[in-house]
This record gives sequence, C-alpha cells and structure tokens, in this order.
Amino acid sequence: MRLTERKIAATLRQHGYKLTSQRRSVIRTIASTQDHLTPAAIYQKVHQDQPSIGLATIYRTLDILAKLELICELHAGGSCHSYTIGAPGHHHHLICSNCGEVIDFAGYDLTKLEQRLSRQTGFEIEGHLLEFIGLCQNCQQND
Amino acid sequence: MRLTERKIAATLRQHGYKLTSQRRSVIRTIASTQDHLTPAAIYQKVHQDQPSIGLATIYRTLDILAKLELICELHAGGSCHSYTIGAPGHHHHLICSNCGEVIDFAGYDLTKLEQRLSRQTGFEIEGHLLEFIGLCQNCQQND
DNA sequence: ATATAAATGATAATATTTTTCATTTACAAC
DNA sequence: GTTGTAAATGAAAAATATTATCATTTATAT
Repeated sequence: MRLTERKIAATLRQHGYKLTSQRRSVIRTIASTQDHLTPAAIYQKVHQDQPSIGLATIYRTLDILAKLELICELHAGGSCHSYTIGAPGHHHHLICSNCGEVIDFAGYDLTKLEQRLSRQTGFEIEGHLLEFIGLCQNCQQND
Repeated sequence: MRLTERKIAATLRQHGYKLTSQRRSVIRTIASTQDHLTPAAIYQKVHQDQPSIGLATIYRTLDILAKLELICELHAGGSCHSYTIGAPGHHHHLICSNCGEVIDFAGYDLTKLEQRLSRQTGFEIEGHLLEFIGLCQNCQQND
C-alpha cells in the first residue's frame, strides 16, 4: 500500500510545513505514477498545471518529502559517481557513513529472494544493489 | 581480496586498452585507499602526480574501469535524484530497467545479515539499500 | 625507428543543483 | 473576515558536475 496524496499532505502539515499549491502538485505528480521520476521530469509535469513554478521549488519540495520519508529515493540506473576498487566475484559493500571506509563482504545469497520476486511479479531479474551503511569502529570511538 | 593495481592493469591491456601513465595513476589512487572517492577527489589526488592531467581523462578512465568491473560504483550517501511515492513501513524496490515501473516489496528481513556484519566488522549499522533491477512482464513482451 | 589508432589536455558546451533576495502566500490569532 | 508574520516562492545568478570537440601527443605493434 503506497501513501496517498491525502496522507502525505496531512503529514506535511503535521510537521509544520505549509500546504501550498506547488507542493500539492508535486505530490500529486509523484503519487500518480508507478514509475520513478527525476526532478526535471517532475518539473515538466508540474509545469503543465502550474506554468509559473520554478525548478528550485521542485528541488526544495523533494528534499522535504524525502526527509520525511514520504517519497523514496531510488538509485537504479542512475550514476552516483563514487568509486572503490573492485574485487573478484560477486560481493556487496558495507560503508562507513562518517569516513567512507568500504568493507567488501560476500557469501550472502539473494537467489532465493530473486526467485520469489520473479515468481510473484513476472519480472525477469537482471541484477540487484545491496549496500549497508553504518559507523566503523574507529568513527564510533571518535564521537 | 580486492583487485591489485597489477591485475587491473593487465585486464585493461587484455581488453585492448593502452596502459598510459594517467590510467596507472587513477588505478593506483583508487587501489590505495579503503574509501570511496568521487571523480573530483580522484582528480585532486592524481593531479599531485600528474599536474597536467585533465578532469575529462578521469571521467573517461572511470567509465572504462567501471565497465570492465575493475572498480565498483557506490551509491551510499550520494544523491541520485530519482523518486517514487513512499509507502508506510520498511520495504524495498523492484525496478523495471526499461519502463521504470517500481514495485514495492516487503517481508524480507535483513536483520540476521546485519547482526552478522556487525559482529564481524564492529560496524554500528545504520541502514541499508536493497534494490532489484529487471524487466517487467510488459517490457519482456514488447521486445 | 616508424606508422597508426587510441588517448590526452584544453576548452567549450551541457546538465544539474544550490543560493540569493525581493515578492507572495498560507495560516494562526484575533 | 482581517491582519500579522514567518515561511515559501520565482527569477536569476552562481556553483557543481558531466560530456563533447578537436588538435596534439603517445603507446604499442610492426
């Protein structure tokens, strides 16, 4: 069950944000599709309803909605350019949110889950992204 | 076991890419840290060895290395701005690589894995990112 | 040593995101 | 309903990030 426009609007108000027509439009746009949209795409759509809206308002609204977890940020296909050295074979990463240290780990198999998802949704699964974020020992101590 | 500078250089050559001093520097820089680095950070470091290097060369080299899977692209903390509507409670996403459709799924618990990682690495885990990419039924048919 | 295609640096072009600030607006208090 | 106030907005500029272009340089096979 996804959040409704109504519920999102209420939560915004609860947190002391004003419910402007621009914010309504952004929410309505995101809530009305199954897809994920970039800020530019959201701007284009909202612009049809509200020709005077500025792109900065889109960014500001998205920041708030994401902070309140009313919308989800996706990473698929995007290019968040940050790199670490490779390792042979399939593995995942554990990243320190403070210093950026990256630990590789392997031996965790998502095949079962992939099969379940494939069966339930009909998707032909091509890959996945699994990362953990946390504080490394060093950064815990230097708090 | 992470890939060594040596191994990466060899793989580059195997794929017909020339082994320039610029590429060596980029590889050495990434291989010499546990952290993840942005293109700009890599540029800064490489620039100390090779003051004449251009930022475009960094981007070009990173593209090649990522394509050959000699380096890993990370998403932590980054802001790949693409959004979808939220849903109450913890869940993950399955995304169609063709049309962008997003399916939410819940009921997959990573707590056990989190505990294992925490025990093994001493990290205090704050969160994770799990996404699957694939082709939805519609997009499979219209191939 | 040389030929050649690939790679580079410099620069411009494009794209993306954030800041700034004067004006407008939602909404709480009356 | 009016009004006061802080918050939100649009426009524009600034800051960042990424990609394309092209003349010159360079790795490497011969």
